[in-house]
Amino acid sequence: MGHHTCCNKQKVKRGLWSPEEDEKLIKYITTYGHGCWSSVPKLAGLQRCGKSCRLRWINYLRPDLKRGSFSHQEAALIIELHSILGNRWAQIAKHLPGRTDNEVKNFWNSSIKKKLLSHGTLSDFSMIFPNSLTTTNPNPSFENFYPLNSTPINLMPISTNSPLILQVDHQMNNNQLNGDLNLNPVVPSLINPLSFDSISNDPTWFNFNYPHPQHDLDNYNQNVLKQDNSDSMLTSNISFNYTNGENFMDSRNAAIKTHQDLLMQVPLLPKLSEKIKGNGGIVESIPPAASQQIESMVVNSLPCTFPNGYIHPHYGMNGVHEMEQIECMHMSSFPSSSSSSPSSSKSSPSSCNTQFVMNPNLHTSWDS
DNA sequence: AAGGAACCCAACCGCCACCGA
DNA sequence: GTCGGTGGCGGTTGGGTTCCT
Repeated sequence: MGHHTCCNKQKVKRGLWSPEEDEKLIKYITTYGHGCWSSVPKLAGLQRCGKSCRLRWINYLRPDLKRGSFSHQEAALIIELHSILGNRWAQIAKHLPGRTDNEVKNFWNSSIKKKLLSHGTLSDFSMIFPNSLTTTNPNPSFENFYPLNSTPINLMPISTNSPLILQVDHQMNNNQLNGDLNLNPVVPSLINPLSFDSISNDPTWFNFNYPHPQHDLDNYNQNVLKQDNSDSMLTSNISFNYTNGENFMDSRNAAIKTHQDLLMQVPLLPKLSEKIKGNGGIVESIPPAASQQIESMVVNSLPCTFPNGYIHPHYGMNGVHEMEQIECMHMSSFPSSSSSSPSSSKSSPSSCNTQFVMNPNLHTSWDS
């Protein structure tokens, strides 16, 4: 019942793994690969069933796992994806590099679901995650999201009406065709310079987000528009090397022009509603408005979170070290979630006008 | 300080889909 | 078409840890 044949043939150990067992498994898999999991325990000298070995490797021992608490971006993404995908944790986890379905599931059940249950639904995000913090709050948490209409101080100048982010990934890869929701945009971080007119005078904003005027279109076209067919999460390698000592206004004006130029050239991501396919075709019909919001949220929450727009060429979203250092976040356009019920796997998002941004002075770790 | 409650999360369970014989 | 083996997934559990009184 539920056990695979390999588990029944011999007495297998259950429960927590010892460091010695971990070591054996790591050593074996790094040397030989896992091959057929059912044969792994025997060959690796473990008294475990293959299934247990597989789970241990996937959820804990894999070298590419990102340990530690979830970032705000990840949390927002989980919420959003859950509103689309429901409890399809594996699908959700695919869009969170270094995270496992088990981890996402646990996080949802322990942190997010709890909040949902205590506040109702996500339809009013501000009620679930009220403005509990100021810019100096030392204990950033999930509650650090601000609804835009609450006009907190030092908000990120995000507006869905401004072309904050240009989306250039319009690949339709096999995953998408097989039912995956591909939310892996290749995204340059293009903050609309015009929006800086309305924000605080904090110069760190400029230093963090401003595209450098020397970042010209040639460079852009070479690095950003180049489509990479590899399976890396992020294929863009674009860097705005702003130098602090440069003249602000000159840079600003140049950046505005660059920004406007880029807007004219960069193709847009296909609508999310067009990309979600199931076994028999498109199974999730996302309303255009919700789709737009989801796209915006996803785009804003992924690679553009690197303050200077730099996307690590190797790690992409797995750039753990970079992620840990990000202190500004671009969160906006949270559509509501109607998926307060964990059993709902076919929930459909409804529209919500509340938008959220992160206080840039906060840390990124989920919990302090 | 102690004991119970609440929480977290690694691991297991049960089911399903796929594949090859 | 059927069956066995396997991988994969979501739901659930239970033990360890942290929090609260």
